Amino acid sequence: MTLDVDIALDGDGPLHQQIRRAIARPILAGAWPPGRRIPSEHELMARFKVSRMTVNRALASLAGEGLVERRRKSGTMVAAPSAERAVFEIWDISAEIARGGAVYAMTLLSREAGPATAEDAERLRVPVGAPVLHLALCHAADGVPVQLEERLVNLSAAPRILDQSFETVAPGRWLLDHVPWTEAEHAIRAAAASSEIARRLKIPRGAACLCVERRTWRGPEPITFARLTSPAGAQVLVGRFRPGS
Amino acid sequence: MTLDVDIALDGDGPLHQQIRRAIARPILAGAWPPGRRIPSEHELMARFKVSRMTVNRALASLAGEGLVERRRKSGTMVAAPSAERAVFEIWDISAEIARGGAVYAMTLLSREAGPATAEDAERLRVPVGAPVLHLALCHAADGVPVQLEERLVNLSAAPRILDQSFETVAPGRWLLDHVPWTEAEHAIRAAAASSEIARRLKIPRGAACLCVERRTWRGPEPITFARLTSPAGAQVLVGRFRPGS
DNA sequence: CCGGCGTTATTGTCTAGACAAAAGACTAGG
DNA sequence: CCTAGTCTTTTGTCTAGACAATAACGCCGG
Repeated sequence: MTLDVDIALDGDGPLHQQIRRAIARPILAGAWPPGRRIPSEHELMARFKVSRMTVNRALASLAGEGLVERRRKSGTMVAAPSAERAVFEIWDISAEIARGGAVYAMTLLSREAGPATAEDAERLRVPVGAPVLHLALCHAADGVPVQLEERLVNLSAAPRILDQSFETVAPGRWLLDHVPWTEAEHAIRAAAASSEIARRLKIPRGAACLCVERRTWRGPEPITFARLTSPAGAQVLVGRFRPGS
Repeated sequence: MTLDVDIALDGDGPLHQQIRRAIARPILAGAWPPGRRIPSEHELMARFKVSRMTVNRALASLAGEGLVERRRKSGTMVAAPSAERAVFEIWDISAEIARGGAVYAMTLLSREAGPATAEDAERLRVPVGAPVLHLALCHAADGVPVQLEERLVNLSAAPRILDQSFETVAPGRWLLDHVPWTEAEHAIRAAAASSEIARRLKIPRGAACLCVERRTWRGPEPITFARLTSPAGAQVLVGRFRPGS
């Protein structure tokens, strides 16, 4: 019977989407851990003063995308992030490594704030000269480098990221927790390791790498651009698709 | 007012899913081309003897996945396949190449039917000894090899594929048109070119390649396994994701 | 011929209620 | 203590209807 104080409708758009967002936001931000119970349809009905169909539509849509799991009588629970979701969503390498049983470590290679160059502007989709933060990190499993992360952060969208040291928490994780995003784009390609990438990942120059570039936005405002490069074999993206469900 | 004779409910599962399948099947099989109009909600209501909410739920779900586009007053139309859908769906390389303006060509490298070896069985998820067809093809754009396709087909699921010569129509396309699938799985990885792949794609041995493996099923029955290998740069998989919609 | 305006088809959303199905919780009997 | 049956909660599905928003269509006057 303890309702959650931190969910509220924002009055923007159809009711079922407002309810959807109200519940999706704390899940995607990590505030609600996997397994946490979500109020029942009746509770949400009373809470938001809407009919049950409307609540059901929002929850069914979240369940369809794998954000929550629903069971009769038990209720609705935050789902564990799956490999399937990972293709389009989080791609939190530290969680991935920890799940595999290896010891995760992260090294901050560089960190520099300043106005966006033309190249930065192109990649982050901001005007030239906008304040940006450059980051480079290396993620390792059991001491072996498994992913190089090059990141640009739009400081207008996330000014408080400057207070972070990134010695324990990765910038991707911090952003996920502190800047809710509304849209993301992924581009997946194979690439040969440049000399710099080869050096940092301790692989031969020209070796095959999987390269994922991700951009996220909050509404019209770009938040971050990340290029995640992994040696061939270290990373496999798996997805499942059903036309009839 | 001309209703479509080829859509019917199959009596399996909830009504809204039956309706969904009845409409998704001809779209995914290519029988309904992009732009084709789908009967209005009122027509489908009368056709299937269900309430409008049930029809709406099915169509809204199809629209949410980008299979159809809906506009007030104009009605519901089969959507054009987008790059977004391509990540999880079709990956029809010939259409992709043609859209880029290049000349598409295909070479059949090998073709062999026989009982499944242990390795075939593992890859296609069928019992050892089940009848399978091995295929190898090379797809080229403007004469340059851009994708190597190695494919296993479960002949129990698609016996009539033996009548095909694959001189003009690719096996992936043929299967899509003739064997409706209900489930698909993708695995995306980077890999270094083996000597055989290097020879066939005319790239150096060890060069970076993007490797997509796809399996499809019809219900519990595996249909096909395909390994699609492209040189780095020839293929980029793009996806977009919105948590709030 | 053409611009403006009302008509109408179509989808978008929401409500209130009903019944079904699954499964945890509880209780009585052994 | 265990088991079988019953109660209750929660989700799953469906109906019938209502009103709103949008945009194509057609008509009519200039």
